[in-house]
Amino acid sequence: MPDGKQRHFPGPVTGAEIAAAIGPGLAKAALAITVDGAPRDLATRLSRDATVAIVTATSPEALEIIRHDAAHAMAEAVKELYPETQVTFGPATDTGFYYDFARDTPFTPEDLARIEQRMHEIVDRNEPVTREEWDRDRAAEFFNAIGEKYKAEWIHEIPKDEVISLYRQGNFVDLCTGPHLPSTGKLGHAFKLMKVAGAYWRGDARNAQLQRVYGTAWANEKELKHYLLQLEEAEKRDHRRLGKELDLFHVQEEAAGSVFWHPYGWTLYRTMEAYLRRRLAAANYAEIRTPQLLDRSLWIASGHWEKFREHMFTFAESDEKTLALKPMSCPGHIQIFKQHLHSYRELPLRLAEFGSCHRNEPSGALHGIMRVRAFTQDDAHIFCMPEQITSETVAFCRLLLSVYRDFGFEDVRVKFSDRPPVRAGADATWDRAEGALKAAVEAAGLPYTMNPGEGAFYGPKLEFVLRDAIGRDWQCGTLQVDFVMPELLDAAYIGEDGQRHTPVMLHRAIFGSFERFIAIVIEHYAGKLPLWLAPVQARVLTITSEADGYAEQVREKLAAAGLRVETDLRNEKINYKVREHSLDKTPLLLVVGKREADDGTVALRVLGGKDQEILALDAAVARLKDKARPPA
RNA sequence: GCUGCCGUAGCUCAGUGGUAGAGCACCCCCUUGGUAAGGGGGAGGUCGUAAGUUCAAUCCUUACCGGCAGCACCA
Repeated sequence: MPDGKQRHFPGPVTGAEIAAAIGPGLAKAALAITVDGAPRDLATRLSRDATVAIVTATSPEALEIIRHDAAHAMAEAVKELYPETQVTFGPATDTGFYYDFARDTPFTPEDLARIEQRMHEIVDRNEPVTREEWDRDRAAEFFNAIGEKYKAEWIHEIPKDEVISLYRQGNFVDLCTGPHLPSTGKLGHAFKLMKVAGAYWRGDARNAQLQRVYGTAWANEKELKHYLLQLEEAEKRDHRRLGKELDLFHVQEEAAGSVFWHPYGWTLYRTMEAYLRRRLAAANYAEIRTPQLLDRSLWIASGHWEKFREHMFTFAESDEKTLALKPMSCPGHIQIFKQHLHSYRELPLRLAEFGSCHRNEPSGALHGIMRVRAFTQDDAHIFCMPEQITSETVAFCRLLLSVYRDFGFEDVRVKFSDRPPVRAGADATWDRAEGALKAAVEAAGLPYTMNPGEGAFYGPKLEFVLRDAIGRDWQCGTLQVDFVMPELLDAAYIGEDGQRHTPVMLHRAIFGSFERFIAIVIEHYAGKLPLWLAPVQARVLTITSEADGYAEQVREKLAAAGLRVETDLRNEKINYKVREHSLDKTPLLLVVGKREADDGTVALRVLGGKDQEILALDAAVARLKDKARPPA
């Protein structure tokens, strides 16, 4: 048992019997057991010694079982209400569950309400949930006979050495490995159906599209309520909403997938760009700029035409030339590299570009400014010798982590993506690239997880995933080792031996794209940007028009000190102005009335604070100038 | 791209088979008020686009465009 004690039974016992032997309270609370760490049904009969723990609603293993049972209850409800529906898969998720149904008629929101109602009835019926193990062919026959063709199909996919188990509750029988609760009553009522959406059978767009009904499920009502509240909070910090509220940017249908940056949003953008430009310069990158439109021949040579033409915007010209808007900057950077014959002494050569790129993303992929068709990569390519991969990777990892820290992201994970099924280059080249990158990330001292088959077509990559204030993960940075493209496009340097060699190219980005990273920063801070990033850092608010002239002096002094500052001289009450500029998340409010004008002071109120502080104007300017300074 | 839902004033939304309404924002007037909404008045909309049904369409039907959610995609 978890407490280290041993319990002995004369013969085989079930989990339920073990729980009962410990105490009647536990017997009642028991939902399942774990046997040597693996979750099992409460009815599982043990005939050997094992490490056993009783799973109750508070156990970490309980939620997944509850959610999976909720999926079954939903399937049972659907089969009762809409018997013509076929069931397919219904797993637990991080916050609940879903079940994919095959049915010609779409489920309406009213249907969802009915299904949810029926689920509650099923819980109240407290139907026993029982496990049965069936012969494979008999099970397939059974599901075919009851018209569950997807289930019957799936049975043949299950490895031969696995048992075919069915779970029965009421009149509903599902193919399932389990485990499950002992009865539907144990599920409780802390669940809610959320939405219906499309999903492909077995995740493949070529297959039939099913209807996926999503629900959320929790151990108790309190947790459910907490989760629903969290959803509301997440909605409040949605960058699309804040972009509108803070007047940062907009998108409109004539330019789907492109951003209209408003003055405040563009100020934020330029502030971040200026910051990154300083960091790159300090790390010995040279900034360049390459053309937007390039002839098809270059994209054919680079391999993009063959593999990614679908995603490129192309233009046919009258003289039979075809131009393409660049979807990435790498081939352009190689052109600059090729303008000189380079010595190995010049390497590593780091070329950076805030590269404006266009990719024709599928319409369903567009999302605010996070996933767009026109975006700007903080792209750079490091041309180096193979033996420099390690030191360059280590330096890049250090730079990236430091940049992320400056934006308030401390929790960063690294994923290693190796060769994809469709790729350029020989396997030996891939062996070399993957080996070098692995050695480098290990030298950087960063733990990483594998992401098999997810590399770029020209090489393996590291992906840097940061976690935001509400626990969501975002992949932003990347570093990719490329032995292929420099060769395809004939980049070369002269080595110590006087011979021509092909350099290795490291593709790397920290933000990924400005648009996406800005969206992440906005959501991370819920719009309450740190002082150095705020588009308007300070506002001078007048109490009466008598202070207008003085307010203008205050503004000028702050502006001269480098702050972004505006005045609000409107004929409104100070309450109104404080409220308005608290809602628009101005970090600093400087209130001035007759008293301040006479004394040469300001009343400083910091966003989120309740009080104000009276300061001499010069002292305030000195202090705020210091506080508003960007990092590094 | 696929499935479902949605598209009404600058914004958030209500509404009806007989050509529209609220709050906020905007403009004007009164108010000069000391830290999260002072009062009054006014202006503002070919109801996403195009066809169709109908005596009559913002409302019903279809297509298209765009948005949202999910799936697929993300070099």
